[in-house]
Amino acid sequence: MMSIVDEIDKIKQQLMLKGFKLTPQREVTLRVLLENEQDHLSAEDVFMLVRERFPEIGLATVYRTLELLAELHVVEKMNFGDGVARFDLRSEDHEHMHHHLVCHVCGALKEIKDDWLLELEERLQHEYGFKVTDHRLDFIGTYDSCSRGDCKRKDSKAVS
Amino acid sequence: MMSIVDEIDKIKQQLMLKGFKLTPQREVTLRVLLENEQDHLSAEDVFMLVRERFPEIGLATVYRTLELLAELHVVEKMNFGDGVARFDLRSEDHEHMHHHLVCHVCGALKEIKDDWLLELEERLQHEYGFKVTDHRLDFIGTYDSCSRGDCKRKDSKAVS
DNA sequence: GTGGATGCAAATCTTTTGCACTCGT
DNA sequence: ACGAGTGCAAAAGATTTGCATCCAC
Repeated sequence: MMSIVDEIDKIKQQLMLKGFKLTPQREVTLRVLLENEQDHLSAEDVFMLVRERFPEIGLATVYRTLELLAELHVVEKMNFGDGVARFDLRSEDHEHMHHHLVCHVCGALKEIKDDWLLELEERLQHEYGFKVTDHRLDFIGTYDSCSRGDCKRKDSKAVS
Repeated sequence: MMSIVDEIDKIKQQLMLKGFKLTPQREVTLRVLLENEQDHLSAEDVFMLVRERFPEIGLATVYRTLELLAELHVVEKMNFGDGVARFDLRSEDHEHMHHHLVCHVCGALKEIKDDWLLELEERLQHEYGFKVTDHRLDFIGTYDSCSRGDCKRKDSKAVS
């Protein structure tokens, strides 16, 4: 597994290859994303975390950075139905495996790391003439522990 | 397959069971949804179609109706990344089978009707103690015909 | 007449944009 | 000095909310 510095360096290459710079703002944003890989942060979340280390940063810059990173496929922009876009880092070992378990009750959002869909993607190619480059798979349901009631239900807006 | 009248009647029961009324506005909204089952309409889309038959209706009513129907699981609120929520009717025979093919090139959004995930859901139950009640599966990629260039690329905002 | 439902307008919230300014080369 | 990148404030959208009114029972 790569160190954060290495990750940043790799992404820096990707940026420069396309003529973009790794500015301090972008670097801090990347660090925040790397250090919260599991968390599906919203732009606002990222903004607040970045501001702790770089107080002058503007929200617009964060949005622009996230947009840029999404275009480069460094992060993936996702939507879980709560009205805000969330950003998922796509490090090498996550590539092409974005499965989520969303719990009704506690709102927990867990990431699953297997790649279960290769066979289905074959079928799509043959039966539908559709070449899959990416996929998204979310399961909505309930953890057994939650249905038994022993869990802290999550706050306000459900990530439906 | 049920007629539209029957479908509406069934939904009316569901509404009344929970103490809601099937008002004319709600009925027209339902009709529009039923007649455009394949289309993943946005609230704005629904509004415009409803207004053709019920010009006095307000946009807020449409939003409120769609929200209500989503809570009753009559429709499903989805987000394909273009900044607007889209609504998918969940009639009996679609139940639990929400698979989409999203084409990069032409933006086409196709629905697939097989249910491919039962086995995986079993596994989730056993390996993760997670009882699936619903799922969402989108494949992003390209139709062969589109990659050959013979297709009309879709307009502006990509449904990423 | 009571309560749910509606229409309208205003408010809210997320995201985007215009513009003047900064900074590295 | 050029151009990419930035911060700020304003704008743009989508969605929600407050409120007076309407309508069915």
